[in-house]
Amino acid sequence: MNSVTSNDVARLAGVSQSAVSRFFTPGASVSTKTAEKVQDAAKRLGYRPNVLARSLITGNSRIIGLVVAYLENQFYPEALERLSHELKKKGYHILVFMASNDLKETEGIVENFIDYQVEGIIAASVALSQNLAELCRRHGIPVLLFNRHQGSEGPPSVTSENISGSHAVAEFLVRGGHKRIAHISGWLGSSTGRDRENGFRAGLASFGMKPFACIDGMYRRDVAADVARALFAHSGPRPDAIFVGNDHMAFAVMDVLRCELGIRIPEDISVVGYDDVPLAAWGAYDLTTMRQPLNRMVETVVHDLLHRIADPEADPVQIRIEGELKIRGSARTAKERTA
Amino acid sequence: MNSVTSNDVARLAGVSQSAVSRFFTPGASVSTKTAEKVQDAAKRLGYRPNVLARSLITGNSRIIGLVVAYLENQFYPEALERLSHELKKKGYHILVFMASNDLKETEGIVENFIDYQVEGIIAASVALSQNLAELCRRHGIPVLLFNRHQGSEGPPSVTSENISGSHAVAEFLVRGGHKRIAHISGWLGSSTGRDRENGFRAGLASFGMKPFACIDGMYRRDVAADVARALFAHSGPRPDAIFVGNDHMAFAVMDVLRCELGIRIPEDISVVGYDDVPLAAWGAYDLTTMRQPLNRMVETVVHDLLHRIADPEADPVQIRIEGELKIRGSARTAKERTA
DNA sequence: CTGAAAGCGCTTACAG
DNA sequence: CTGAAAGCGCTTACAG
Repeated sequence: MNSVTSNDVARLAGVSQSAVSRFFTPGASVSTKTAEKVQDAAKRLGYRPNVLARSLITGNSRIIGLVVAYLENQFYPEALERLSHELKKKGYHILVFMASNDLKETEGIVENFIDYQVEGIIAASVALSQNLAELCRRHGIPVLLFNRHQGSEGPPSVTSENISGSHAVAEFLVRGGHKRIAHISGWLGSSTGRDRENGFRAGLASFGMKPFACIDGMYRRDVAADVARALFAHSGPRPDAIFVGNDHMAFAVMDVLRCELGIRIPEDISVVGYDDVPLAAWGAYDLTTMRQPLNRMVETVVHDLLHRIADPEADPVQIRIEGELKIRGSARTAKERTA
Repeated sequence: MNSVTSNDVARLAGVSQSAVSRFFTPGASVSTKTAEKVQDAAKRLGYRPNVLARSLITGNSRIIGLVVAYLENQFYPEALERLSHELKKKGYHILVFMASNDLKETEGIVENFIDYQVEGIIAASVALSQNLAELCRRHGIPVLLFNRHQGSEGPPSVTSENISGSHAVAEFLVRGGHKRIAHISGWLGSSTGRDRENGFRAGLASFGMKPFACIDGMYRRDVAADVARALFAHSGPRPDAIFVGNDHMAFAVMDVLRCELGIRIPEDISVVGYDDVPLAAWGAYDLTTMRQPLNRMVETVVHDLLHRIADPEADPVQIRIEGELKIRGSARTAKERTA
């Protein structure tokens, strides 16, 4: 049953094993006659070259390691799907690992990738320790950060323009007439969480304003929901708008406001998210949000990774791609204000 | 930079290459002294065994091929995540491919898996042609269907009890006092879609009832939404309940009913889904749904696959796991009816 | 164009 | 316990 080898094919075809190998090597020189014989024999035996053996000798596994986390946030399944398609187009395959925020675990993952001779690594929403980055460098494996960065000293990265994006959200909310704008941030242990908070603060500051409140939502539904409850669990002044660090948390916030507290959106309060995952456009949420251009981010990360595989000396770059505010029904706009 | 080999380590440690290999083989016999020398040298050089080379000789790649589709349906990212964890526990890694319903494409995927010497294949929500199943058999690669089956002649499979589950949904709706119960089915080209429809019809029949309507929603949001619109785009009698073939479509149906048509759920109409994805419990939907026991399905599929890898002669089985109705707020219950 | 041969990095009997 | 040697299935100069 199992493995038919090039030797088996060679024997049946009456040619050398080298000839068989050449037939399966694009661009190698085989005569029409030999090619036919090999093809017939291969077909009869159901032969397919063993890619692992090939990798061993060529040094190219055509495997990319992908670390991904937060799969309950719709942004990542979508990213995974597009990364998969984009890499397949280029003839690469994906070895996936789920990560948590546990650095220890991430270490094990990277070591696994090295063991499997992956040609490159994409780390989606995961930071890499100095040690790990160094480990990959020593093994000559390029790493790209997706939706995270670690500064100019860190590995190359592809993110959206989180700072200016959040700046724009702040502007949008101020122009919408909001006076008490709170922020439930993404995890402040992540660059994306910090960048969005900083951009948001800067945006408000440009109007001489400060956040009504600013609390870490940890990218978690339960935490974001608790924060939302806390913001309204007193008789003092309440926010009239909340900018949430990503859509995934924004949905939790909207659920709490509407279903638990009976607060209307956007009549009583405006909510704005970040990402523009498909769910944001669904009727139940209709969420105004800063879009992350996933398609372009994916194309860029794949392009840059393959570039780096081909040329390991390429300068590490931090690529930021501009987003776009998708205005839907969850936040009052300047127009509605004057109308 | 790149590859440090066992030979490099042997040279530095002053032992044979075999000794190095043995050190990295659990259970092989190495003296403490040799072990120390090897460990030191390996550490200094940053050596890690090349798994691809090992696979070549042992014949065990420790890679499982996973085909997955419909990632926009939250059920699948969750399945992927749990499969990944479960397989990692057992020392396996996942090579993923996204599939569409395009059989031609699936063919290419399976061939890729064979090329990479995967030890087994899990096909989530994808059917395998006779040819493909035969191809895998010839290569000695066990295949398991997840959330689909292809009858007793097809590959082994793990699904939930779709027929009795839908039967129970029908009962639940009838007891809730509903008289005109429609069904928007899953794709009838899939066993799961057909089983759920059949179970549902049988359930109604046990009360002497028939479906008010029964239309294929293709597992697609847009199709399900159109079907929902069509059910109400006339002045004749309308359904008082809709059983939707999975949660993913049910959300689309609810969006159309509430946001486009102004129909209240459950006051005007009851909606029931299938799967119990996390979203179903979110405040915005609060969907009554037949739960698929994902955890047990995943454990079962992994367990059975590894069993089959160890013993290729194992009888193919069709495993069905019982679900449980999660009653939430989207459907009128018998109690509310009498209350 | 073609075949014999070396070698990719490893594991595993085998003899000592 | 240890090393020399064969071999996993392939690619790739090399000589013809």
